[in-house]
Formats: sequence, C-alpha cells, structure tokens
Amino acid sequence: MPDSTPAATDRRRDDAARAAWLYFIGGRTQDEIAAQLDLSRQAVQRLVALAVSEKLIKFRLDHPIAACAELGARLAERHGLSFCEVTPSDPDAPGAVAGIASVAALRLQRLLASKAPIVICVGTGRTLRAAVEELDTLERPQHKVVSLVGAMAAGGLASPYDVVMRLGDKAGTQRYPMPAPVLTETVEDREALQDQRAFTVLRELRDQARASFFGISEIGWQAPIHRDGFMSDADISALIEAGAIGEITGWSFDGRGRPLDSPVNRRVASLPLEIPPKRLTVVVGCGAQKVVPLKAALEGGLASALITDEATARALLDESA
Amino acid sequence: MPDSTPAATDRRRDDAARAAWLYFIGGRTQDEIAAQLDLSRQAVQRLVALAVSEKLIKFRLDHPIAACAELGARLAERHGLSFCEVTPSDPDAPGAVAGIASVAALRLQRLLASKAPIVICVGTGRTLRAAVEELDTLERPQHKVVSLVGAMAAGGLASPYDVVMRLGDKAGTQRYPMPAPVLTETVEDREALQDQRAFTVLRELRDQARASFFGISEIGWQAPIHRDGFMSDADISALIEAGAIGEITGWSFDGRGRPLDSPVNRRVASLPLEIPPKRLTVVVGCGAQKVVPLKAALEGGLASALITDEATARALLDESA
DNA sequence: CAGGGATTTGAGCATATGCTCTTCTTATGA
DNA sequence: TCATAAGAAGAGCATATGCTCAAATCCCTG
Repeated sequence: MPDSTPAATDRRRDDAARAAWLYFIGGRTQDEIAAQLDLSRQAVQRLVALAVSEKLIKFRLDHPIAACAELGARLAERHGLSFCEVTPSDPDAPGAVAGIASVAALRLQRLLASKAPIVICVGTGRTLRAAVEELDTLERPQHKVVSLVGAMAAGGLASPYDVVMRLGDKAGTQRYPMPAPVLTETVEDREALQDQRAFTVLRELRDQARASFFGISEIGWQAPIHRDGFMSDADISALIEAGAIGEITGWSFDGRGRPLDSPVNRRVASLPLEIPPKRLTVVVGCGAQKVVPLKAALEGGLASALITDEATARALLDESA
Repeated sequence: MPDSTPAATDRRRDDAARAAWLYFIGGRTQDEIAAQLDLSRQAVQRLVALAVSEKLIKFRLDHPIAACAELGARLAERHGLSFCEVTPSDPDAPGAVAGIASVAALRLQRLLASKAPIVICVGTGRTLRAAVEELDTLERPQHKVVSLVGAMAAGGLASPYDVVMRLGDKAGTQRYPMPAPVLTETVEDREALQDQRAFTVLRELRDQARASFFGISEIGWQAPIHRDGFMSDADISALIEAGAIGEITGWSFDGRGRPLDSPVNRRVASLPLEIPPKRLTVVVGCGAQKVVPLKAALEGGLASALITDEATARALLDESA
C-alpha cells in the first residue's frame, strides 16, 4: 500500500487545492496545469475532482433569481416569516439538497461572523449536515453550538448525520451535543434524563440562543426518522394513528402544525419547540415529501424563517392558495 | 438589433444565474440543462460563460495551501505585519490579478460584514478594481468608503479603475470619492484644493477609518500611473532622477520606502501616507514589476498587511535575505 | 413597408474532460 | 525474501465543452 499517512493526505489536499485554484480561478486547462505541476493530465483531473468533492473549492451564486425571490417574498409575507430564501430547483434531481444547503451555510456563516459570542441551536438530518459541509472552515471559539435533539437511536446507534459536532469542527466553536436518544423507552426515562445537569445547561443555552436551524420530515414508513432507527414501527404506527404528518427535532405535529398530545411525544427527549418561536427559527427543507409537513409547520407558526427550493415553494403556495 | 432593454438584460442574467446554478452547484451537464430550460446546448454554454464572466457565480478556495501559508507567515514575521496572505501563482500568467483580488475581496467583505458603521479607505488601480469586482453584492448603507486618491488625470480624464464608486455600488455603502487629480499643476493649486471643505471631510473620515486598502506600483515609463496619464513625462523623469522606485496613492518613495521630499511629491493631492500606519493598512499587489516597490514599502513600514502571490512572496523573501 | 446592419442562433468541429480498465508501485505479513 | 493486495498512475475512449462561421432574426431608418 502506498503512503496514506496524514501528512501525505495533507500534501494531496494541498495539491488538489492548488490545481483547483489554477483551474477555476486561474481559468487554465487541466493540460496546462499538468505541465505546470509536472503531473499527468489525469492526475490533475483527479485532483480537481477531489477538491470539488472535498469542497476545498466552493461555488456560490451571487444573483437573486427573480422568480425565486418573488416566491420567497410571497411565502414570507403569507406566514409572517422574517425571511424566506428560495433556490432554483433541479427538476431531474428533486431530492437534491445542495442548493438549500449552500444558502443555509451562508446564513449560518453570517451569524458566525459575529465577534460577540453567540449561541446557535441546531437539529439534525441530512439537509443540515449538507449545509454544515458547505460552511467555510472558521475559527470561532467564542461561539457555542447546541444540539436540541439527540443524535442516537434507542439502541445507542449514532446517526450518520451528526450536525453539532461537525459544525463545531468546521467553525471552531464550542460544542454542546445532546446526550440522549430521540425517543426514550418510557416517559420516566425521559424525565430522569432531563433532570440531569447536562440538560439544564442545554436549556440555559437554548434560552440565550440567537438562532435555531432545524430540518423537517414527514412521518411515515419511509421517513428518515424511521429508516434510521430513531423511531420504531410501533412509534410510527401510533403517530400515524394519532394524525401526525410531520416532525421537527422528533416532535410530531398534525396537519395544522399543532404538536400532538400523544404518548410518543411524551417520550421525546429533545427540548420542546417554542411556539411561536421566541428567536430566529430557520426551517430548512425541500422535496415533495416535505411539502405537507412544511405547510403544516408554517400554518402552526413553528418556523420564523424558511429555506427551500423553487418547486417546494410553488407547492407550498399553490396548496395553501 | 434585438431586444437590449434593461429588462431583457435582467432576464438574461437571471437565466445565466439559473444555468450556472444548475451547472456548478447542481453538477448537471450543459445538455441536461438545455433540456430543462428548453434551450439549445450552445445557448446554455453562453449563459454559463456569461455567469462566470459577470461573476454571478463565484469560486472560492477554502484551503490554506501550506507552502503559501508558510511564505505569508515568514513575511508577516519579518516585517511585523498584522497579516500576510499569499495565493498560488499562475506561472503562465504572471500578471494575473484574479487570485489576490479574490483574497482581498474576502478581507473587504469581512470588514463590511460589521453591523456597526465603519469607514474603509481605498486607493485606486487595476488590482483593487478587480478585488471590488469579486465582492458579493451587499447592502451596507451604514458604512462609508473613502478614496484617499483622486481618480482623474490633470486634464480631467477619469481613470478606468475607479475603485471607490464601484465599491460603493457593490457593497451599497456611502461613497466619498476624492474630487482631485493625482498631481495638481502647481503646489499652490494643491494647497487651494486641499483647503476645500470636501478635503476636510475626507481627512476626518480617514482618521476614523478601520482600514485602508492600497495598490502599489513602480515608477517608470511603463508604470500605470504614467501610461494612464496621471503623471507626465516630466514628472516621471524628475522622480526617477530623485531616486523614486515606487508609489502608493501617488506618493513616491525611494528604495528604502522613504517618501521623497521632491517637487513632484509636493503636488500630490492624495492624503499623505501615515508612517507607521495608525490603522490596518493593506497593500495588495503581485508581479515582477512590483517586487522592488513592495520590498521598499515593507522596509519603510508603509504597510501593516500584505496580500500578494507566491512568486512575488518568494522574490520578496529572497531579495531581502 | 422594404433595406440594412447588428446581433443572436445553431451546426459542425476541435479540444478538453471524465471514466474505465490495465499496469505498476509499495507496504505488509508470511 | 517473497507473495499479496491496496491504491496510484496511465492509456484509451466516450462524452462534454467551447469556438467559429454561416444563416436567420430583428430592430431601426428611410
């Protein structure tokens, strides 16, 4: 096996950054770069691909696409949001999260730019995780990032979409994960858990927070919260029975965005949603499955800001027209 | 001539942004995008090229290339700079300013992110102009940008590299250009000019400024300040005679970075350089011609920060070794 | 409403890019 | 020391991209 020490990886990333720089910013061809760096063209191609996939090089759109801006304005107006950002959709990849992730990252980054220490709360999920990956590498030790939801299933299995730790890494902030599953076994377990010191700290931090960023999901057999093992078959059955159509940080709500008073919700370890939100509460999500939950969340006033894509925004407006 | 109204231009830029979004962020091919937007592939190619050239889409490198970082650290150490950023060079395009422009733009943008009103001073030149073009579009009406140098030649001809107005446009700030040539005809003219109210305002703003960004140039027959008509043949002759090797905002200095006590410098309308700088003073420049002036400026303590490229950084270190 | 000139459009081609499959290299463990 | 296997590098090809040029379009002017 050839060299795969950390130093060699660094070296490789260095070269990748250099190649990507010459390619995208310098506007050279891969052939020219190969000549300059004394590599084969293929090697340069691989370096450029690596830089893109590792996000050493970032693309950002600096132009408000009129149609998107207009949809956002209408949604913000209708639901009294402090902002609603709408990115273009890719019709051939409806699940693509890259666009909203990039916008969410920009919002996060603006908050993190603050010199004064701030607290930011996050949920979990594929979308937020992608947003964090889009973030620039920063060093912001004065800030705190706090997870309002546990990242483990009942069995102790960790979610692959851990957001708070990765965000802490990328932004160099202090990190407060929630040491809990999404659902505890019993109500008593939850109460015992929440009496612990760590939870008091989380509650205090939440109360000081400048903003929260949440994903959102439907409740159903295909929902990520079920597929990833955070909720059992029995939980899902019970929730569907009780009229749940969506969840945020594990809290299920009905079609009008009202959190359910159900046995399952009484086992949710996440800190409760604030309704209406006392601080900037950004919900991030797009895709056909999320239209119904998003619509409900907006109607129930669970969010004070929204980041979504064009297709979803249209669906939200048409359906509630 | 087909439609070229502002509305059509907007429409076109909109499409370009959308195409570029799908291409770079969505990762689709131009063929796929063409199918989606119902255009020919060539049309999409043109839109993407437009978006790149108009900088609707931006590339940013988020990785400190070790070799560059090390050069920067050594320069910063040697000259007591508060920072020194070094970007990779493109050996086949030594005059390329894109890299340092992108870094300078990021620095500018960080300053402009401030919520509290700040004042930023700028010089002129091709490099700073390119940096401003790289800036994201912002709306920062609380800030003021101030030019410390006039952007017109003696004859009234305006420089194509007007920085302060363009910066004001891009960042949505208040703008304070300097209503003056770089060199006045006579010393008396300069004194009369500088007694005007506008100059008092500029001086006050300069004293409140958070940071200044300057270009730098050699003094010689090929120097931009001569080619663009800001200094006459006679001025250049006199300066070379007096030992001038470089200038910042029109102020000429010798090989050790000491401003010359010469008749030409007594006609410079720009606000004088502060030596040593009382506030963050970023000099931006790269290229073989700028090595000598940069070296002098660093030695004379005219700068408190530097943005340059790898080749120039190496030259600066070798020459002063 | 016809002519003219400038701009846009799309076809065709040369070049650049990305991918796959094969060959080579090198660290590891017998 | 040698066999092995995990990458890494390179050849070759299919595809994607960018550019040029001729045709078409469209607005202005008379």
